[in-house]
Amino acid sequence: MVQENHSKVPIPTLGRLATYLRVLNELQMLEVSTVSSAEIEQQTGINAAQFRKDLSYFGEFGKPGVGYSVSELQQSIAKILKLDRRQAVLLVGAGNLGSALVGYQGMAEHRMELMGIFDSNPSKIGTMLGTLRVQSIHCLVEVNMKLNARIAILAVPAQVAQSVSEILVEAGVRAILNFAPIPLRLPENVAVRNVSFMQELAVLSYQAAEEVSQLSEFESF
Amino acid sequence: MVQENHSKVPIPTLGRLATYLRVLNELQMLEVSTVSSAEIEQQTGINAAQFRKDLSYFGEFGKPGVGYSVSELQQSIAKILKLDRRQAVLLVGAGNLGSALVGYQGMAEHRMELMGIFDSNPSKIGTMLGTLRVQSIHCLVEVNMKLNARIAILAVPAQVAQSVSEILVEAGVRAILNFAPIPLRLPENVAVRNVSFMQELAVLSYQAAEEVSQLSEFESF
DNA sequence: TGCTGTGAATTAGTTCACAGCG
DNA sequence: CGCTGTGAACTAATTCACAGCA
Repeated sequence: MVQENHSKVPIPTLGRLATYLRVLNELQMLEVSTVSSAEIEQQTGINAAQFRKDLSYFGEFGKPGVGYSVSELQQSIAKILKLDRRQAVLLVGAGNLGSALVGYQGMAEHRMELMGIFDSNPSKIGTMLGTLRVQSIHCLVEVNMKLNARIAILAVPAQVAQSVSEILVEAGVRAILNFAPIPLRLPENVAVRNVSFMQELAVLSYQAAEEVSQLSEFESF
Repeated sequence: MVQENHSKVPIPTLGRLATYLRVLNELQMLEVSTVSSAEIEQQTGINAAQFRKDLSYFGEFGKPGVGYSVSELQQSIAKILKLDRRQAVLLVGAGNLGSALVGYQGMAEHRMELMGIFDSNPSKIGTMLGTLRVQSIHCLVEVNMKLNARIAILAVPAQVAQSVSEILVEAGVRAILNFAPIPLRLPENVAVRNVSFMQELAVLSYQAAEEVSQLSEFESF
């Protein structure tokens, strides 16, 4: 499981790159040809120096006094993120969350294509989700010999997340977006990103209260 | 929009607190009465020193040589996160993602209760989602005068996210979990957490490729 | 002895500020 | 000039390492 940054690129930088890419796509639709770091800050809320620093990890993409070519930068970032060509993605877990992700158009925008959906629940297997038929998890390894997806979304209950993730690794998956609230123990050459709504809501619960207490502190003057 | 840490508690600490709380709930069900930081590390993958440091921002909860009382620590953390009593939560956007969140049991486990669902789409308004009826967004301010929810989940398209978020603030919401891929511009006393699947997938896309290149580097010997 | 709590050291990430190019 | 690219300064977060209590 990749935790350390083997290379020297900060992980938050990679996330922001995806944001820049989305904005560049939009600008290209609006036929804007050039953009400055200050305009990117305006659009994204990300500090202009941060934007320039993020790009500096990968090379020089702008022209001093002018800015960046929208189309060139768009292509450069897509290439960095390996989103310059279709990426096959697997989904395991056809529950509420899995179904919602099938309809998520952000993936198509970034050329990630859901190519296989798997579940262990017999009542789900065989049903259609979008254009894909839900397959048995037992077929996963075999099916991915053809698909060759390296990225998977894991949206299964916590109890089975570890064992399913091991099947994914066996099937050749190198990167997993994990929605289960448990840490996956996997070989270190497999990248894992955990998404936890509960963590986010807990932070907000604390912060919502924090603000109130600050207000009442203020009001007490 | 709260970005800065007004107090000195790191935001990642708050997220991890939610993880500890979940594990403590489980231990309590198993009737385990005492736990050490090393055992927490075992369960969560979070470094034992990190766990102790996280707690140290809020007080002293353990006994040297013994560990922590599961039930006491559970209550203490719940109190810190304001999850020691029911928290009302609003959901705006009854699309795929919103529907999936309705079925998410992690919320109930942490005493967060979805109390109102809103949408602007006339074909959605009036339909049932779980036990709740989807209401018009125009009723939001009025409805929340009774509910008094301070936390909301924003699962609407990017184009309307800013204006809907302003309605939430007008209705008294102080904390927003934002699934729209745009930065919300809101008063600084409103906390916002952004969730972006695309960012996570982009990071993974990069890392999946990175690992491959490392492997091939290795194979080339 | 076995654990916690925590300053100190370290590592990671962000922002500044400015040299230098177009 | 107006912008980029980037070392240097700063701020944030993690991990170490150990003193001290039960």
